[in-house]
Amino acid sequence: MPYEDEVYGCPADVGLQMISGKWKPRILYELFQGTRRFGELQRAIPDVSRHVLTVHLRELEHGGIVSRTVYAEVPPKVEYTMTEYGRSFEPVLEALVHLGEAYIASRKDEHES
Amino acid sequence: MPYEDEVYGCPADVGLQMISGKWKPRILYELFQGTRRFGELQRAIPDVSRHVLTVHLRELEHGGIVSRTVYAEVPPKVEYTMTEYGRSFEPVLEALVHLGEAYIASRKDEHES
DNA sequence: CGGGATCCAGTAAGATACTG
DNA sequence: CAGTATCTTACTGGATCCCG
Repeated sequence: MPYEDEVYGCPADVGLQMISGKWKPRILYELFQGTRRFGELQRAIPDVSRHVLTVHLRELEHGGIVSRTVYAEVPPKVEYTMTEYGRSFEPVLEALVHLGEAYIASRKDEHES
Repeated sequence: MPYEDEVYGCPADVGLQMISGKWKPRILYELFQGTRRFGELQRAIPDVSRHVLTVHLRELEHGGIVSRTVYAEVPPKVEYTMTEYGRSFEPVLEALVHLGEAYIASRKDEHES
């Protein structure tokens, strides 16, 4: 299904899929604050497995949201940094946080009523 | 896993899951433009099956994004309308469209280079 | 240290048939 | 018209083991 610029939904899906993934919002939150090494991300997000963290970072890299820098050292060192394009997702994620909080708050109100 | 307001990722996930689903962006696009009947949505988005359309609409309704109105007529008539809360997702979806288009444009540039 | 390869479970989505 | 029920398939994420 190639891109049709007359269809609204397709480009929205493209943008959505880039940040869709169980741990991507948390990964992005870390990287919005600065460059992180693989192990730092693992410690910051303890519930994600190495495998899934690797897969998500590869997807973010492929989408041009983060850049991956490998240092040819022993032991290996890999750093992940937000690209300029990736930073343009920050307001979107912030908006989703607010909307998610609004939903949570409304559900709590219902429950207490 | 209950809500912890110190964790950034959780509320972002809540907001994200509300608009995540293969056809939700297109459904929302239709409903941003006005109230639609079930059949109108089906004709506007021909590739979605009745089943999946029903499931997605139920999820949107449960999330408080759309409201569902059933008219006790024969033949049956059901209308879906964006709620005020749902309208607050419009700028987010628009931003995702722009970011998706930017990605598509960058990939095209690569391909032509 | 930062992965890759493989296998498995859970969920989302498509196809089809039936209903008030 | 607007669903529901059931089955099947595809994809996502988790667990484990191996590698430069």
